Amino acid sequence: MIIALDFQSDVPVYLQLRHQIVIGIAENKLQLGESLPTTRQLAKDAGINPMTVSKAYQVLKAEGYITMDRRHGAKVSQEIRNNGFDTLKESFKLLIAEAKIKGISYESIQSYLKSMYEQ
Amino acid sequence: MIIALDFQSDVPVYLQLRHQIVIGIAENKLQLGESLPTTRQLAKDAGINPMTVSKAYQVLKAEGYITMDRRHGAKVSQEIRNNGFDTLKESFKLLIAEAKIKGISYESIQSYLKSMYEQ
Amino acid sequence: MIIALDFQSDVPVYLQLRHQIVIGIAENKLQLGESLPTTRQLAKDAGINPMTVSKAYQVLKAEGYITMDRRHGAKVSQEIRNNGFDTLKESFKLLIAEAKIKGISYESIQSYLKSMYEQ
Amino acid sequence: MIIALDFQSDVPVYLQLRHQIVIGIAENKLQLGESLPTTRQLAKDAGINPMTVSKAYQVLKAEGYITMDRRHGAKVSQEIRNNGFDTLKESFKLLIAEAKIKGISYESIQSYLKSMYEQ
DNA sequence: GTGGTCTAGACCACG
DNA sequence: GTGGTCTAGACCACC
Repeated sequence: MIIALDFQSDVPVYLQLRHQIVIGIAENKLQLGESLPTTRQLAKDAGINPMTVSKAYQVLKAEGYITMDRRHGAKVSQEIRNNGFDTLKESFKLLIAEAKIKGISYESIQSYLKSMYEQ
Repeated sequence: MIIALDFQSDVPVYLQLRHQIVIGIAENKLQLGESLPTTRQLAKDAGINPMTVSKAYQVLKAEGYITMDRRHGAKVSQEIRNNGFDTLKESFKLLIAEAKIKGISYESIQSYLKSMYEQ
Repeated sequence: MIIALDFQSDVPVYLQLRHQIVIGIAENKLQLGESLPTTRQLAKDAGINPMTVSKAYQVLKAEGYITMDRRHGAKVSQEIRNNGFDTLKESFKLLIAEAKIKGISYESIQSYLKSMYEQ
Repeated sequence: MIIALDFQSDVPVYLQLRHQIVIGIAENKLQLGESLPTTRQLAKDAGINPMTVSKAYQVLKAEGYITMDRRHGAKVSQEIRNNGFDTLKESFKLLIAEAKIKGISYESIQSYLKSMYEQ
C-alpha cells in the first residue's frame, strides 16, 4: 500500500490520506481486519507530521472505516457501517452534473462506473 | 432557481453557490445563455455578502460555466468548455470506492446516474 | 478599417477601440491626417454606445494620436507627439519578463519584433 | 526584493504586486524555488491589506508562477508552465505599434530587449 | 504560524 | 446600475 501525497494540492493532506485508504479498502489492497501502520510509522514513511496521520485516522474511525484501540493500533473494520446512499448522493449529483455539462456521454460514465465497481 | 445554503457546512459558501449553479445548469433549471442574478441581488436574496457571490461567479467564469459581460451582467455560457473526463475520474473513483465499501449495489448507483441524466 | 470587439474580454471596450485604432495607424491602414468615422457612425457600426466611442476618442486625443474639432470631426494627427520611450518601457519590461520566464528565446522575440516593425 | 506601489495608478494594487514579482523572477531577483514573504508580512511591509496580497498570490498561482504549500507558504515554482508565445503576441503587437508611431527606432527597442534578456 | 473565508461598507471604472 | 477593488478586522482549517 503506497501513499502518494501532493503537497501542492488544495485537498488537505489528512484528507488525501483518508481518501487513499478508502480507495485501498475498496480495491482490496487493504483487507477487512488488516492492521494499518502506526501513526508514527506512516508519518515517517510519508514525510508528514504524525498529527496529520492521526487526524486522518480519527476521521476514518468516525466514519466507521477503521477501528482504533491502544492495544491493537488501527485496523480496517471487520464490518463497515452502512450509512446508506443518501450521504453520497449529493456528491454524485454534483459530479454527474459536471460530467453532463461537459458533454460526457451517459454511456462513457456508465462504463467507467462499471469498471471501477468490478475491480 | 432557489439557492439553499448551509452555513454550518464545511464547504465554503462561495463553493456551495458554485455547486448549486452547476447542478442548476445540468438540470436545465438554468438554460444556456440565461442571465444570472446580479451579484448584489443574489447576495441580498441569499443573505450573504456581495463579495462572496462575486467569488462564486469568478470561479464559474474561470471554469467556463458562465461569462461576464460589462453590459449585461453574468450569463450561463452558450458553449461550455469541455475539459474531458479525466479531471473528474479521480473524484468518481473515490466516490465509487465509498459506495462499494458501504455495500451499495452497482445497480442502485447506475439507476441514480440514469435518473440524473434523463432530467 | 474593421473594428473587432470582444465583449467577453476583460479589456474595456473603449480601450479595445483605442488599441485597434493605434494598431491601424501603425500598420498604415489609417493614414496620417485621415478622417475617422463620427462617434455616432462608429458606435452604430460596432453596436456600442456612442459614449464609449467618445471616450476612446478622448483618450486618443489626450495621447496625441488624433485631433478633434467640431468642424472637421476626428482625424489622425499629422504629427504624432513623441513622448519618448520611457512611457513604454515599463510595459515592455513586464512583457519581456513574462516571455523570458516562459522560456521564449531571445531570438524568437527579436524576429517577431522585427517582423512587426517592418510591416 | 523591494516592492514599490503607486496608489495613484489605474493599475490595481494586486496587479502591480503581481507584475513586480513576475519582473523579479525574470531578473533573477527571485530564484526558482525561493520562498516569498507570507501574505501578512508582505502586506505589512507594503502597507496594504493582507487580502490584497492574497489576491496577487492567487493570480500568480493560477498562472503557474508560484506554488502555495500549506506547510511552507508561497514559493516561486521550480518549473514555470509554458503557455507559448501566442498569448503574448497581441500585447507585443500593440506596444510595438505605439513605439513605431512615436518614431522610436527598431534599434532602440532591440537594444532594450537585449539588455533585459542579459540580466 | 500559515493561508482561506467572510463580513460590512466604501469607492471607482465601465457602459 | 453593473462588477471590480480595497480596507479593517474577524474567525477558521491546516500543519
